[in-house]
Amino acid sequence: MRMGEMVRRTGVNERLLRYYEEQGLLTPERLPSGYRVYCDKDVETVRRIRVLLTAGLTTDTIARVLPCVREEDERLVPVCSDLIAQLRQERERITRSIDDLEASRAMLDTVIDAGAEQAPAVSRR
DNA sequence: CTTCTCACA
DNA sequence: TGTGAGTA
Repeated sequence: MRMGEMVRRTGVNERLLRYYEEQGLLTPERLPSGYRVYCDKDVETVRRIRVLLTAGLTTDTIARVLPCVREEDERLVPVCSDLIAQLRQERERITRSIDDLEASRAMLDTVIDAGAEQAPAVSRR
């Protein structure tokens, strides 16, 4: 299939599909014309990519994870031995992001609270 | 009519 | 991230 059908079947727009390719997440064949040719497997791959992206993984790690994962009744199961350790690291990275965001929120809260004392009429959140 | 790349604001 | 130009 070419780009148009791929867009229809994945619900992911053209721009993004090319971006995934740029990031090494997809490697469709090329026609002599330069047109991309995707296989049925790629449709499934895009679904996985979206799941992993939603899980907060970077495209960089997704590129490493994809070839090391197997689909087993609606679930991604790690195949490679080192993958689990890698995912733990990624989990730590995400945890640090959460910590940073919580710190930011706490910082804003102090500012908001200070302002609330000045002008009690202003509601929070 | 579809897809490609590249560039711009 | 979207849009448009100019091709093949």
